[in-house]
This record gives sequence, structure tokens and C-alpha cells, in this order.
Amino acid sequence: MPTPDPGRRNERARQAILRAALELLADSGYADLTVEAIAARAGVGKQTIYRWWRGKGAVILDALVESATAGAAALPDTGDLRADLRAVLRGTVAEFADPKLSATTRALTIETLSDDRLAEEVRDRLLRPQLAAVADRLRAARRAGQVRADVDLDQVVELLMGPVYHRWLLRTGPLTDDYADAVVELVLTAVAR
Amino acid sequence: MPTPDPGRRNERARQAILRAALELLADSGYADLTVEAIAARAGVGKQTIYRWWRGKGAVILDALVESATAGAAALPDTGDLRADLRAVLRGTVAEFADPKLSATTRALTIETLSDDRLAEEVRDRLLRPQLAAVADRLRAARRAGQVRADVDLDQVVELLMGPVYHRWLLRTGPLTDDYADAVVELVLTAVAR
Amino acid sequence: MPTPDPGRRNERARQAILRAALELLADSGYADLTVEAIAARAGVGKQTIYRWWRGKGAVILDALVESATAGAAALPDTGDLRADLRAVLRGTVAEFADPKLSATTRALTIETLSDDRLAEEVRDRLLRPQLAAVADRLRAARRAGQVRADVDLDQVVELLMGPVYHRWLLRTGPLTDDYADAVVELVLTAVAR
Amino acid sequence: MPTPDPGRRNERARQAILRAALELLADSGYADLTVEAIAARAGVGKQTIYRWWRGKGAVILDALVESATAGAAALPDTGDLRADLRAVLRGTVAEFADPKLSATTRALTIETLSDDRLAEEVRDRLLRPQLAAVADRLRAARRAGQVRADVDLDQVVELLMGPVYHRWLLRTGPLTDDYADAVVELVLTAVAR
DNA sequence: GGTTAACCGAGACGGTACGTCGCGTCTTTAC
DNA sequence: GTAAAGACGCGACGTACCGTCTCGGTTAACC
Repeated sequence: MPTPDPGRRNERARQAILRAALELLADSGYADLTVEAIAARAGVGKQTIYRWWRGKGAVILDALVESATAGAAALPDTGDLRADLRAVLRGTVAEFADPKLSATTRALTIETLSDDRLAEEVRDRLLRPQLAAVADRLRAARRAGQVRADVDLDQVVELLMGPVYHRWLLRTGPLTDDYADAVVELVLTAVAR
Repeated sequence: MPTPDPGRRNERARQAILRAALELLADSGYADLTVEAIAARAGVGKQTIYRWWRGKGAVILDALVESATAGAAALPDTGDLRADLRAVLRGTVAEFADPKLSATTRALTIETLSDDRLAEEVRDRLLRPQLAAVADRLRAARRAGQVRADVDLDQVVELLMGPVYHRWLLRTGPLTDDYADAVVELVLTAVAR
Repeated sequence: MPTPDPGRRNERARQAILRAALELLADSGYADLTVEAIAARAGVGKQTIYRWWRGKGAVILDALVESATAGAAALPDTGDLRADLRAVLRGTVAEFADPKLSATTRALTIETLSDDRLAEEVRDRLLRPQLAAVADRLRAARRAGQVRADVDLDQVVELLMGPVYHRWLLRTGPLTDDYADAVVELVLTAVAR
Repeated sequence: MPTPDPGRRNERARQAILRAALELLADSGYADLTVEAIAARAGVGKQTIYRWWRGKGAVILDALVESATAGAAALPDTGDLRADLRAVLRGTVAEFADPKLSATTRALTIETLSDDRLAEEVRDRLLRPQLAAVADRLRAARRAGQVRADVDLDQVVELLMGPVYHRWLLRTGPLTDDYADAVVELVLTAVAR
């Protein structure tokens, strides 16, 4: 596969494809998200998709990365760890609770579950930055003496995010701000100094 | 859907189908798990599958429920909460780490992500009993004065399981016994008295 | 196959099946004429059909034979050969032109085309008597000196009926009384004395 | 049905499909003539068949038209009407008597009997030209004073062909050269001058 | 500023699986 | 033993997408 020359790439087509994918997901969900539907809605040939992406999973990932990068990069640090963590978890919960946004995450999750390579790219390009931002905030808190020195911060991040993903994935309960706050409280009890 | 008379159901066919589904998943993964393949391996007509299940997702669920019910029902209670929770999480971690068993869970997760009805059935028939068993163990510990009285035990269960699911789903790190133990430690710090 | 005992046969079921077959054909044509539909409409199990008939073709044949036998057995002989032949052909033409009756013939024809055994039974039980009746009428005419002595009367019957079947089967023109009369005229020219 | 652009059509696939259909009919008869079998033998996807034809009936028709057009277009005119008509009928009889060729006609007839649209196409594209050729020969004979002026030549054609089709369809007797000659004789008696 | 190679839209192609329908057989229960 | 009921193994149906391919028709870089 002779990787195509990115210099010749049609930017209009690229954006139309990413947009079409997100719109289809928001409108009709994963079931109608086919490569043919994306191509048709974007007014693009199927080959143009396969030329630049490995499949629809990669398209969703790019669309998500693009819109995520447009958003926040780092976490706010108000000095109040509890408040900052609540803001993060409430944000995550809100994202999962929103049907449109959730549809995209759901679709990407399906794709990653049967495509290891995509899973790694999602982790490295989409998840790691988000989780690292939270870890950074915790690191700052530790420096400020608000967090115990003997905990692995990456594990703490997973202790925070895990329950939210669990509840989203397995539908074990409602994804509300209260739940986000409760998780923060438990985690702080475990790691605060 | 005029559900057919279960009295007329062929038990041999039912078991052959469940078995075939699990074998296919163990042998070749989700990609080769088609209704046609299940039918072929089970020596059964496709219609026999569609007569009793809504699709391959429902078949996997039944297969899993059947094999789960055969296994453990309640959690052991050695009196040592830390040890018991470690055993649970190590078991979950081991299940996720095993390629064969994990393939089944992965497949079922894919199906639930695009089938709300199936998702609810998975939650109610497969997950709730497992989570309830852990909650029961925590309740016993609380009665024994080992756990704080002011925590929601269901939330604690999610605090335990969430990180493991997170790591499995998003591949953010290795699923080892050490990780299971670390999570238990953090959670105990949060809720132990 | 141990031929079932006709003595135990349920006459009500037999008639319901024949009636259901004819009704289905009249109502919705060959496409909806399935063994299952016949059984359902007749309020009968499928096995009852397969116990007594080789398939739906045989059912149609029986239904047709039953209703044909109920009708005319022999041809009228008014002494006027032309008039009598016209009556026969006009009758055949009318039958073919009628959508309900034609549907039955059409269905039976389809079945015979892929079932040699059925074809022979149709010929012997349904067609031969009809054609023989016409031949008999011609024989009487020959005795009366109205028909040449050197023609094969069976061939003359086919010369009469053939064109009508041809036009029905191949839709090469309208099936009208005029056409019936025209054929009679040509045939009489060929064989009248 | 948005008929696709014929300019993009793959000629190799088209011919492979027509050939496969004829071969299947010749080899194993109508029972084994399924769209799937045609596709498999032609090395083609099923969709390629459904893209260009309405079903297997249309495929058979095209195959037959193609091979018929390759053959004779008009009838020979030796000046001897009796000889020419005998040649035509003997040809038809031979075609019907040949198992391979007859299988094709039989299959097309079945299809035609449950598909009005196909029936019209068969009549217009396959039958009409053949019947018209015979009518033309009769017209020439009439111009030559060998045929009565007051007969409808199309009716005469049906008087010729009808009995042959009748005998083929209803199996009322053997399809031999003698029978062809006998029909010609009767018809000539009716229309010769 | 003309050539030429890659991209582009379009969509046909060989495939695979879908979910449905009907076949003819088998099994169960009732009469 | 016949009957109603209907599940069963089977196989074809016609459809939907997959990922690849081929076809003109633009571009855009390089001579």
C-alpha cells in the first residue's frame, strides 16, 4: 500500500467526511453508520474514504480528535481539588448522558472492540491526553500536600473515571451530577491527606 | 413476535447452539461469530436460532448466563474482607485477561452497545447478580463494623469494578493481580473503618 | 411409505383442503399458494396434506378433477357440428379468459412443468376425458358423413385446441369468441367433407 | 428501480451469467436453477445478477434471445410452401424433443406463468419474431397465389404452431417429424388454394 | 504552459451475512 | 391410526455493506 501523498489531499473532502460521520451518528445511530452512507452524505466516493482511513472506526476517531482538540486541552486548576475533580467528572457524566455525544462514543467503542490497532490509537490519541490532564491536576495537588505521597496517580485517575465508564457501559444506574460528586468524595477519602 | 410454545422446544438444539456460539468465539473471535456459522456448527437451521433468540447477542447472553449459573452463586466470606475482595477482583481480572473468556465478554459488549434491550437483559440477568453478591459481602462487613456506615454500598461496588472494566475496555494498562490488589487497597482506604 | 388406510380418511379435512387450494388461487394467485397457506386456511395440519397428496400440484389436480367431474362429462350433439365445436371452443376460451379459473390452470401448468409424474396424471385424469369427448363428437360427425374419412381425429382435436392453448400460454392475442369461431372455421375447412 | 448505467457494465460478467444459466439448465434442469447457483457458476456476486435482471426468468430470456439472434433470422423460401412449413415445424418439434433445449423452454415457461411482465417480454422479444417469420413466408405464398386470400395469416401461424405447443405442454402424444408433417397437411388443406 | 500523475466522484464488482420464507419430515398431544 | 399443531434441518430468496476495482474528469506539481 503506497501511502498516498498527503500534499495532494482534498481538505474539503476530508472535512465533509468527518462531518458526515458525526451527523449520521447523531441522527440515526451506529446502525446507519456505514461507509457508503458516509460517502453519500459527504458527496464523496468510497475510495476517498478508504484512501485516507482504515475504515469507519478510524474516521470516527479522527472526527472525535478534531472536535476534542478544538475544546479544552488542560484541566483548570482553581486550587480547590475537590471542585476541580467534580468539574471533570461532571463533564464526563454530562457527555455520556447526552444522546448525541454518547452515540459517537458508543460507536467508537464498538469499533475498538473488534480492532486492536484502532483501540491503541484511540487510547493514545484520545484517552491518554484526557487522563494525563487529570493526572497532572492530581500531581499539582500532591505537590500542594493535598494528596498522599504513596499513591499511584494513574491508578487514582482510573479510580475516578472507572466507575463512570462502568455505569455508562453497563447501565447500572443513572449518570447524574450527584453520582459524579459521590465518586469524587469516595476517591478523595481514599487519597486525600 | 408471537413467541413460540416453549413446551415444544428441542433441548438438544438449544444446547448445541449455545455451545457452538461459545466455541466459535473461543476459536476465532467475534469476526467469525455469525448466525450462519453458529447454525452450521450446531447442525441446526438458522430459523431455529431466530425462533428462540432475537439475534446472536441474545444467544451469547444465554450461553453466558447458563455457564455462570453453573458456577458460583454467592461470594465466599472468610471474615477477611481484604482477602475476599482481592479474590473477587483477581477473578475478574483473570477473566478479562484470558483471551477465550474475554472474547465472549467483548462480543457481548459489542452487541449490547447497539441493542438497548439486550443491554438491559445483560444488566439484569448477568451483571446485577454478580454485583449484588459483592454488595452482600460488603454489607456483611459493615455489619461486622469493618466498613463505614455512611457509604452507599452499590457505589463502592462500582468503585471496585469500574477501574477494572476501564482498564479492560480502554487498554490503559495491564490487567494483573497486582492491579487488582492496588484497587482493593485504595477502595478499602476509602471505606474501611 | 406405507400407503395410509383410506378407510380412516377424514372427509371433512379432504374437502377443506381442496376448497382452500382453489380459494387461495382465486384470491391471490400462485405466488401465495403454499402448502402452509393451504393447511392454515383449511384448518388442517401440514402432515394431513402430505399424507394424502404428493404436494400442492396433486392437490390442485384433485380439486380440478372434482369440480370438472361435477360439470359436463360428454359433449352435446345437436347434429350441427359447427355449432357444437364453436360451443366447445368458446367454453375453453371463456375458461382461459376468466382470471379465477385461469389462475388454477396456470398453477397446475407450472407444477406439471417440473413434475413429470403429475404431468401424466393431469393428462390422464383431466385432459384425456375432455379431448376424448371432442373426438367422440367428431367421430359421430364422421359417421354422419360430415367429416372426411382419412383424417386422424385426435390430430383434429389438437388442431382445434392447440391454437387456443397457444394463445393462452404465449399471450399472442385476445381470447375471444370470435377467435374461437375463426379457429373452428379453419379446422372445418380442413376436415369437413 | 433506478436502472444502472449500462455504460459501466462488465461484459465478461454478463456473458458468464447467461452461459452459466444455460449450462445449469442443460446439466441439471429447472430444480437446480437458482440465482445463487447461476452466480456461483458464473463466478459472480448475486447482486450483479439482480442489478441487471429482475430474476432468473429474465436471465433465461436474455440467454435465449442472444442464442436465437445468433441463429436464423428469417425463414427460407424455396418456393415450395409445403416443404418450407414442414421444415419449420420439424425444427420446432426437434427443439421440443431435445431434452437440453426443451429444459430451457420449460424453465422460461414456468417463469412466464407467474410473471406477467416477463411473459410480455418473452412474447415481444422471442416469440413474435419467430411467428412473424412464418407469417411472412405465408404472405409470400399468398402473393404467389398458393394461399387463399381470405384467411388471417396470424391465425394460420397459430393453427400451425398451436398443436405442437399443445402436444409439448400437455404430453398428449409423441413429438415426431410425422406429427409435424401431419399438422402441415391439415393446415394446408385448410388454407391452400 | 503543457504534461502527467495522483486525486476525485461515481458506482460496478466478487463476496459474505443478513433475516425471511417455504419445503418436506418429525414429534407431541388429543381424539 | 388419524388429526392439528408446529418445531425442525435445509436451502434459496432478495438486500445491505464490505473493501477493491475501474472509469472519466479535474487539479496541482514539475518540467
